[in-house]
Amino acid sequence: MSKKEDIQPDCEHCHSRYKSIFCQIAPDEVKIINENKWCQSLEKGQQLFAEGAYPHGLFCVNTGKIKIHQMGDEGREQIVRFAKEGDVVGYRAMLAGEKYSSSATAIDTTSICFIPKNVIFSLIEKDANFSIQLIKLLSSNLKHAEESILHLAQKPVRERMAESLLFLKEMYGLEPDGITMSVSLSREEIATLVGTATETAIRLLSEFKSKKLLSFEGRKIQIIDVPGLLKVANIHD
Amino acid sequence: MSKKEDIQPDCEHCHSRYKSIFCQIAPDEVKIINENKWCQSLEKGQQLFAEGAYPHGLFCVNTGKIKIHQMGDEGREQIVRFAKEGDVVGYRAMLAGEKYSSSATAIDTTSICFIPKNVIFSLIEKDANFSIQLIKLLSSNLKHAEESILHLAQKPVRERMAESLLFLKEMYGLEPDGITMSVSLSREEIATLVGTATETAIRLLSEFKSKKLLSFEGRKIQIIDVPGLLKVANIHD
DNA sequence: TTCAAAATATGACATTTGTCATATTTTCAA
DNA sequence: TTGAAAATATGACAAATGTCATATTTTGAA
Repeated sequence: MSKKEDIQPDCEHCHSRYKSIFCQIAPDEVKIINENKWCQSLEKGQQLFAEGAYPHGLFCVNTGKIKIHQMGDEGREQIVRFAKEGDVVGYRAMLAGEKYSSSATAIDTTSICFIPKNVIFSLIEKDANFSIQLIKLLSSNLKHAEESILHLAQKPVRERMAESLLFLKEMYGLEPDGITMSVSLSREEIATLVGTATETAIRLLSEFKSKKLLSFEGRKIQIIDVPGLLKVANIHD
Repeated sequence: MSKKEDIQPDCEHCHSRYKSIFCQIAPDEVKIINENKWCQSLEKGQQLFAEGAYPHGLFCVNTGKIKIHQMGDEGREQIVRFAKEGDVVGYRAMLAGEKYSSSATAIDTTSICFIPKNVIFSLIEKDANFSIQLIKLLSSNLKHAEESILHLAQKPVRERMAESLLFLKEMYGLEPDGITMSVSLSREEIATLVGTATETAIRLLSEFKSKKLLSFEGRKIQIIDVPGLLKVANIHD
C-alpha cells in the first residue's frame, strides 16, 4: 500500500493540520505524531480501507477528496459521508474498537497521513482538549447523519438531488471560474449519494440542465442557478 | 419543568449508572454529580427538550423510554434514535455547543436525571476514560445512523418495517410472556420510525398479522415469528 | 356510562420511482 | 487512431408507495 516515493512532510508546518482536530495540540505531541505517522498518496479510485477490516490507526486528509461508503444488500453502494483537507477518516471504528463499518475511497488524487492507534489513544489520555475536538467531530458527523435520515425518509428524490448538488458545492467548493464544481462524480456515484437509481439521477440532472439550473462541461457539473436549486430542494431560510 | 415531589436518588448506588457512560468514574466525581444533578419524572408524551432550544446539560435515563425525533418540512416527524435505562440523551448538541437539532419525548413513564454542562466538561478535563466512554457512545450512535441511511436509501418499506420491529424488540425487550413487545408506539409513530406514510405502516402491520408474523393485543404488538420477520427484513447471517 | 375525538383500518387512485431494454456518447488502452 | 468497454441517455413499462376519502374501532374525559 505504501510507496517509497511518497514524501513524508513535517506535521509541525503541515497546512492541513491547522484545519484539523490536531490544530491545538502541544508542540511535543506534534513531534510524537510526526515521528510515528506515515504519509501516502492515492489515485482517484484507490481504496484507503475496506468495510470489515480492522483499523490500526486513523487517516488525516492532506489534500484531495475521499468518499465514505457502505455496501447494501443488493451490492449497491451508498455514500454516507465525504472528507476533504483537514478531515479525519477511519476514526469511528478505531475509537470504538470495531471493524470498519464502511469503506473509504479516493474520488480525486489524494494525499493522506496515517497515525497509529496508540498515538491517538495516548493523546486522548494526555490532552482533554483533543478529546473535545474528537467529540465535536463525532457530534458534527452524527448531526449530519441524522439530517440525512430525515431527508431520505421524507424528501422526494428531486429535492434530495438538488440538495446533494448544493451540498457538494459547499463541501468541495467551485473552481476559479465560480461555477464549475471542484468535485467530479459519475452519475452512478451521484445516485448512490442521493439514494436513487442511476437512471433516475441521470434524468433529474438532465431536467435540471434543461431548466437552466445546471450545465455540463465534460464530466463536470456547473452550478448556474443557486436560488433555483434551493427552491427545488425546498430550502428556504 | 421540575416538580417538588420528584425524588432525588443517590448517584452512588444508582442502578442505571452502572449501565451508563458514568459506570467507571471515580467516587469523588460521583459525589460531585450527585450534588449537582436534578431528577425528574416524565409521563408518556411529555417532552424533555425541543429542537432549537439551548442545552444546559445532559439527561440520563433512569427508567423508561425516550424517542429522539426531528421535524421534517411538511411537519412530519421522524424518529432518529431511542433511549432507555442507562442511556444519555441531549448530549450531542451540548458537547458541540449548538442548539438541539432534535427533540426528545417520553414514550413511556420515564425518570431522568439532569447533569449540568459544566460538570460534564470538568469531568472530560479530569477523566480521560470518561472521554473515551463518550467517544464510544457517539461512535455507536453514528454507526447506527449510517446504517439507517443505508437502509432508508436502499431497502423497500416492507423490509424496513420488519427490521424496525425487530430493532424495537432488541432495544426494549419483551414482557415476561416472551412475545409481547415492551414498547408501545402508535401506528403513526411506527410510520415515522420506518420512514413511511401512516396508512402504509398500518397496511404492512396488518399484512404481517395475517401472515402470522405478529399479533395485536390491544395497542401492544406481539412478535410471533422472529425467523419469519428476519426473512421479510432480508437479514440472514 | 356516554359521547366526541383520536386512532386504526381499508379502498380507490395518482404519483413517484425503479427496472429493463436499447441507443448514443465518451473514455481509454492497445 | 481505433475499437471495445464504460458511461450517459432515453423510452416504455411495472412496481412500490403516497394521498385522499371514508369507515370502523378504541380511548379517555365529562
